[in-house]
Amino acid sequence: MAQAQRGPRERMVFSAAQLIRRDGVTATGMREVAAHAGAPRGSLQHYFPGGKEQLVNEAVGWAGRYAGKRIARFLAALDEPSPSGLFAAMARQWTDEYETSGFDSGCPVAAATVDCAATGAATRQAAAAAFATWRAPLAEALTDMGVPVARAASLATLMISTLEGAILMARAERDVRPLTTVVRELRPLLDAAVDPSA
Amino acid sequence: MAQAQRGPRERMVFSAAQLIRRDGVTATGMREVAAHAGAPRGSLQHYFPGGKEQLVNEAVGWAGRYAGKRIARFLAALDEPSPSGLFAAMARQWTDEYETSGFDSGCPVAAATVDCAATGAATRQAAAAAFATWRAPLAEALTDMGVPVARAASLATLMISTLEGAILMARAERDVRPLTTVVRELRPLLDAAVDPSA
DNA sequence: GACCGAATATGACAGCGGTCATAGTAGCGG
DNA sequence: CCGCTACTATGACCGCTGTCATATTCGGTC
Repeated sequence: MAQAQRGPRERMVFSAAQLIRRDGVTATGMREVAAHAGAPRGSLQHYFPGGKEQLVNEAVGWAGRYAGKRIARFLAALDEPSPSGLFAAMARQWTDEYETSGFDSGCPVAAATVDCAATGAATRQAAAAAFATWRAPLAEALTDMGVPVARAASLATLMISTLEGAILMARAERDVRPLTTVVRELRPLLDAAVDPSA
Repeated sequence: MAQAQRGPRERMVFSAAQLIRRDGVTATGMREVAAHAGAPRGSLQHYFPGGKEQLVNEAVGWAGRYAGKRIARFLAALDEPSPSGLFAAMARQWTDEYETSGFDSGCPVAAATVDCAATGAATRQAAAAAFATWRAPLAEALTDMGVPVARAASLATLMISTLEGAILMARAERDVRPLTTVVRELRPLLDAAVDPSA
């Protein structure tokens, strides 16, 4: 997650996502976001008149778009594309981060879902949209590899679900093995889904 | 999750788990836990001198033991045991709850991980222990079905990861389809893992 | 320079959080 | 009745949070 040095507004959204994925939505304060972004506190109510909810929702949306865009980048980096290779690349992003930077942070969309699904209707919807924004390009990539369209959507759901859960377990255990394990275990299933006649 | 009407201490732990899995750890207050349990506020510092952290950790531990025990019950309810059947039973517990009681609550262990992995060392460890308490009987059940021991542990990790992630997506989208989808997609892989010669 | 909107700076407020301190009650063995 | 322990009750404290209200500064444009 490279820092985009755009305007202060974008920086605050980015910082919010960073803090949310580390501490959760409730434990992340607005003053903290501003400080983390190096932005003036007064800008909060100027750029986000909708308050914390707006900021959180934008952070979640940003995370969804980020995850979606990564799919294309992972795909381009694969020498010979395969569903399992793509899934491995998605997981490797997390193992790399955890091995170099520690297990402090998880997925901001997961954090928003856990903290806001029951009470924050708008944020819950933002999380659902983020998952959709993530899943769509993933399903498309699978079809491009020869997975039947009907199957691709289901497989995308499976891949994201498994990855999210493995991230949770990895953080709890401070060990990347859940991530490497699910990649290994899912490999044959994923590759068996490509229709060779396609 | 039937309510155990034991002493007030147990009720508070149980209520804490309920509230945590709905609103997250940070958003759950101690006064709220006492009120939900119908327990006097003064009992909090008496039964949990370690403060909120102790209460949360016990709630997470309770959840882990609960999940572990459920494995045996699911197993007993299957007419002809199979890995996919067990996984389907695990997922059905969630689809049932979501269809009858709404999508308000998720997994308390996941909530504790999201909210405390970075800052609450003890709680993070409690979450890791809960995952272990959940995974052990699951792996044992798989070996009893004929899955090689080496494979059973990995498969247990895969099943729990996928289930946790599907719970997240289901809550965000307010739709049980992620759960039903991963059950369907994982079925062949799970059943292929049983060694017929065993 | 005057002007005006965007952006920033501060301060205050009301609410709630966990926690501590202290006092009170209930039950029971002596 | 005493004394002791387990439990309950209540109030206060301090820190923090999101939000609002109110200046103040900045950057251009006429």
